[in-house]
Amino acid sequence: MSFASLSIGELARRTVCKVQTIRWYEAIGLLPAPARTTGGHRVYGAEHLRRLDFVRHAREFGFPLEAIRALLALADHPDNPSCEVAHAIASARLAEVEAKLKRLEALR
Amino acid sequence: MSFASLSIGELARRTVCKVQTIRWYEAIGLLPAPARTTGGHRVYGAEHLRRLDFVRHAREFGFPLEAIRALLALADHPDNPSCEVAHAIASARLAEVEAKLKRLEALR
DNA sequence: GATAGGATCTCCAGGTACTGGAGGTTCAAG
DNA sequence: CTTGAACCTCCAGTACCTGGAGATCCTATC
Repeated sequence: MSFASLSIGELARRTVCKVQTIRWYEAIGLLPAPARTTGGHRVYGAEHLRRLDFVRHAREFGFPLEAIRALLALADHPDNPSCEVAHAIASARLAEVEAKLKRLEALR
Repeated sequence: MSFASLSIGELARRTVCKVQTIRWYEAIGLLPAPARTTGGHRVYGAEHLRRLDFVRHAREFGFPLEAIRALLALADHPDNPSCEVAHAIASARLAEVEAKLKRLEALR
């Protein structure tokens, strides 16, 4: 990785996500609260970047936040047999998205 | 066409759009108010179906309603030289969607 | 023609996922 | 040590629906 720590602004730039949205994800428990500087500024690490990237991509897929929360919970327990379930869910959604895209392209 | 007129429920089925959403589109002026039966039920025709189909597809593309409203306004004036503008907007958006899809598929 | 039950009506509250702004504080470059 | 961008909290507002209550209408069947 090319960084030791990120400010919220840098994280926002790297994930194409607004600063307020990051704070909101934290408020609703989708992102863990990061460390803070003595002054109170948020300090993020590589794991936050990975997690937020996941959230953003899942949102682009059309997953509601509750579904993303569930997927993240599964991912947090790698010894979990329901990883297959998660994969199945994601694949199903991908199929939906692809079907939709086909319809859209057919329209043009 | 295979119908003379549609109830709101039939229109909803054909456009995969909830009944309430149709009424809401009418309330905000995205769909013209349809004729009514003497009892007050809405009666739709082929043009409504076409228009709502357009709205739904545009929504799937990710257009905000205001953009759709503008595109519909352009479509309502076929003698308008800005049809090219509309086409350009739509193409740009399509490109965005395709780029997004590529990123998403790369992730899998 | 009576009736039953499914579809529709209006109105309004609630939900999701942000987004923007006010008013104040912190940080880093010079 | 100053200055200006970036950050902080809190809260109100937006976009786009979604669901429910309570009443009315429509149509198929008896």
